[in-house]
Amino acid sequence: MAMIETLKKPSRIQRRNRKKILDAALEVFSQFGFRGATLDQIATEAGLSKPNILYYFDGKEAIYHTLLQGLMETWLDPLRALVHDGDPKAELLDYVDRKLAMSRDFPRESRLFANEILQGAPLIKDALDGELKALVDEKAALIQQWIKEGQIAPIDPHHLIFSIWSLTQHYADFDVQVRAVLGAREPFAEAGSYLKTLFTKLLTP
Amino acid sequence: MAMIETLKKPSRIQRRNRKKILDAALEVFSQFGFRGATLDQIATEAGLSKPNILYYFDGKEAIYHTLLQGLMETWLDPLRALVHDGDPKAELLDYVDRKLAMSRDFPRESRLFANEILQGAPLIKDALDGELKALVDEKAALIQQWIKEGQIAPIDPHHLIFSIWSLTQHYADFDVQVRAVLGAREPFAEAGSYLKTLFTKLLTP
DNA sequence: GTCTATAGTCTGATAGAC
DNA sequence: GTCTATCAGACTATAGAC
Repeated sequence: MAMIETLKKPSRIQRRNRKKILDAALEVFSQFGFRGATLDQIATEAGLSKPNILYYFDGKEAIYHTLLQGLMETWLDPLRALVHDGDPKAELLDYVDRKLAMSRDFPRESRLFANEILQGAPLIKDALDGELKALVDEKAALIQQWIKEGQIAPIDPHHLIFSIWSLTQHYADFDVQVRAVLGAREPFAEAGSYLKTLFTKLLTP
Repeated sequence: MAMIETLKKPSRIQRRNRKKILDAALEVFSQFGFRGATLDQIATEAGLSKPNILYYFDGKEAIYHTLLQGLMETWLDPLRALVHDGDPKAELLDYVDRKLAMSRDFPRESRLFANEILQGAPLIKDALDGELKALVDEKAALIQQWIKEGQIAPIDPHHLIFSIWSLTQHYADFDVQVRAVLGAREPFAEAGSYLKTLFTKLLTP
């Protein structure tokens, strides 16, 4: 049995190897999806042998599962940080900024999610129906309140959140296409000011 | 050699079977990507035997290639239809409508594209750099002209086009997530009026 | 044109030496 | 903990009967 499963505290090497494997898996799964990825690719990318990969994880699915679970935690943090604190419009613009920064700094994570959703979210369907829906409903209610108070323009809160997701994640998920069209221009710098303009106009009453 | 490769005109049965295969392949490829899909799945979905599939096409890659090539043609039609003819703002809103309709009526096609781009567009990279970029540049110039004439608000034309793509395709590509969050609400009907509001506000000078 | 049978390859996972 | 060797199953594709 792998030591990982015991209660013993993992050694420095173990933590480092697990991290190497998860990083390699992120690279491969985000590009090919769960079914399209192979353990060989992950092993090569991680610089470890295939059996060694399976010493640390109980199989291909376990790696994917671990990756997705750990990611789900941090992926929604920017939305959780959206609170009633100061100027609502500035709050929402900050949220857009945080999401765009995640697309820029963690494009593989974004693509991993995109792949999972695209395939019907077989593994995280429950989290979507439960945790995600609850969080979005909560924040939508907050936005609705701001609208009622006349602090931002009237607009459907749920679809507003979808807009922020789709517009920011597009620059990570469709990176190849964006760069093909823009040529030498720098996508993320431009997107920053573009999206600020867009949402300012949209949210101003 | 398969008759398909000869110059003989394909029979009614052949055309029907090719169509069945391509439709089944669209279903499978759009969900699992090229590498994640299997001929078995496609054959089952098409109601044909695996060898029979390979009688009509020269292999898995040939099916995928045919599918993507045929799709590329029609996928950009809505953008091609964007011309200087009447009210610019109405023209752009019509474009949004047409794109949203494609997401609603051809979600599998949208997801097939998303999968291909997500994986780095190995097969259509050339088309992105050539045909797509040329078309987008052309339409961006048209939009820039409208801005110069003061008919729509000043905004980066390339990113405006990206916005239309991402906002409309989101409802097809992330359908599972959208429905999970919205519950019983109807995504596409709501998106129609939401996006009309959004782009009207964005484009009004 | 369509089938069964199967070749040849790839993939996830295990055994066992060190 | 890490390796080589290897198995069983799944996969693409072909051969050949009908």
